[in-house]
Amino acid sequence: MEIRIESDSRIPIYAQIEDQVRAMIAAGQLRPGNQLPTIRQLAAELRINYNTVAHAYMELDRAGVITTQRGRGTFVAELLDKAEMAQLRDRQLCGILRASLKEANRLGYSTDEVAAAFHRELSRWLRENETSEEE
Amino acid sequence: MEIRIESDSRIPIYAQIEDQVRAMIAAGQLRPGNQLPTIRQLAAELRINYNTVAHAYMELDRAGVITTQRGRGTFVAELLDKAEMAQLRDRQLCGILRASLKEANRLGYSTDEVAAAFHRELSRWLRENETSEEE
Amino acid sequence: MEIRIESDSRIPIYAQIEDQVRAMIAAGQLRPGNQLPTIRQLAAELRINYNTVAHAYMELDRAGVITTQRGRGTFVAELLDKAEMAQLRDRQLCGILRASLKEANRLGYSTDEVAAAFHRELSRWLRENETSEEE
Amino acid sequence: MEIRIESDSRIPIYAQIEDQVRAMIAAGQLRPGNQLPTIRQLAAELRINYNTVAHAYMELDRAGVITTQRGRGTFVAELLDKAEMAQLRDRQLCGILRASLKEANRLGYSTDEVAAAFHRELSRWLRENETSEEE
DNA sequence: GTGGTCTAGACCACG
DNA sequence: GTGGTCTAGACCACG
Repeated sequence: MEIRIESDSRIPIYAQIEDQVRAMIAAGQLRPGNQLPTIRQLAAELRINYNTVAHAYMELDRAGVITTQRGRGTFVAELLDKAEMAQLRDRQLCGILRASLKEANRLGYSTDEVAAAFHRELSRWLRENETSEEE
Repeated sequence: MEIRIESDSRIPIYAQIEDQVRAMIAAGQLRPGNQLPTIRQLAAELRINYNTVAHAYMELDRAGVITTQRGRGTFVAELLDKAEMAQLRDRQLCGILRASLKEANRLGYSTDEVAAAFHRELSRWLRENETSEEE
Repeated sequence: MEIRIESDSRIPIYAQIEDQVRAMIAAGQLRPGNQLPTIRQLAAELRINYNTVAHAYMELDRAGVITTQRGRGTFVAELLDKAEMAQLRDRQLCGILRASLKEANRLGYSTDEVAAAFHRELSRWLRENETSEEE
Repeated sequence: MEIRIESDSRIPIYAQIEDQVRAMIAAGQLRPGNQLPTIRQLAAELRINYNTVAHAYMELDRAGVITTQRGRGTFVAELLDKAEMAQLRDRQLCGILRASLKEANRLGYSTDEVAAAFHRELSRWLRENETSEEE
């Protein structure tokens, strides 16, 4: 499982782990029933503390995204079917975008300004990522 | 001056104030030379701590956006010409959008997904705001 | 032997097994001298770890409820007469009820509240179980 | 705030705190807007670790029972009106009782047995608590 | 070996 | 002073 932590981010490490696990499940990279790395494994891999990973897993468990089986490990919850996962993924992405639109709104930008900036930034981003995805 | 604080946001209150003051200046709602409310006034109005407002003003002062004149009050800096303000405004908006694109990237969304979601959410947002801006 | 495990319960699996074996003996579903499934059988049937079943059997053995005969298997203890079994059964049930009363106490509910809730919930439960027991 | 911890209980300390805070709110001992003791205060009072209390508060916050105000402290959520609180209280008590009935069910006790035991244990408990409440 | 809980203590942002 | 996060490390029940 490839998780990347940005240690200078405002978002706490445990929340970064949560987000990425959700995204990987939603993307089908982690499928229902798949075992997640053990807390100790992931902590070692990311060079972070055991408790930080445990915190992330506990919250994912509570949210029903993963299930914990005593003494055996942690697994992606079985409940989610494909449609549900696609929905999950979609909601996460929408959430991010809406948050930025809401923020722009709060700061009093006009619809025209936002629309223009959106298109410009998206184009720039697509250009940047074409390159990096080909690597 | 109408500032709205979201107390459940992850963004610190002082940063919310800074963002909004910058936006109001950039939008021309606050013009060079205009006086800002005193720290005490704004703190009372927003029902937040004196130090929180002081923190926001101090950073805006450091950034040269406002100037503090001892015993007289706080004013929008005279330095900024129109071009500078437009630039300021633009940078802020870009920052918001780029942050959301970076986030989407981090969570492993494909460029196609992001582009599609961007257009969809922007359209939705434009529709919502047509109505509300006519009020 | 029909044992049902609730994997999301706070009660450890081995304790769930113990409880249910005791209950079955007390209820006369398992009689003195009856053979219990082997540890391996039960573990396979319940899809749980061998050691978990072994733990439950070991404790039941220590308590004198079952006897283990090397190479032959595990059997319900002969010692228990009817009165003893009735007592066993009663104690178990009392334990459950007292635990819930103690919990209510801990959380500061008044005797009136508890008494009222007890009667209401018991009535509800009796109604539910009339139906299901006729099946 | 009077919270009692049973350190030999199966229930984790943080969960005991959560339960009791909920109960106190539901009982009206803690009212909407009331400030809870700070994490440090409660930890000192109960002679437990800062983090254990923080864990309990974090979960109560997430559940919307309390709200955390940065740098100021933690308060009972305002949302809850009297009816809601009574409901909360009722649900908690029901939950306890139903869990014990479900447990009895699982262990194969007949409705008659359970009904008899319920009345007997409730009477015993009422007798015990008459005395102790007069103290 | 696996997750769960707790302690002790640190540093931080925020107010 | 207040809560939030993280580390380091321990012990435990469970499997």
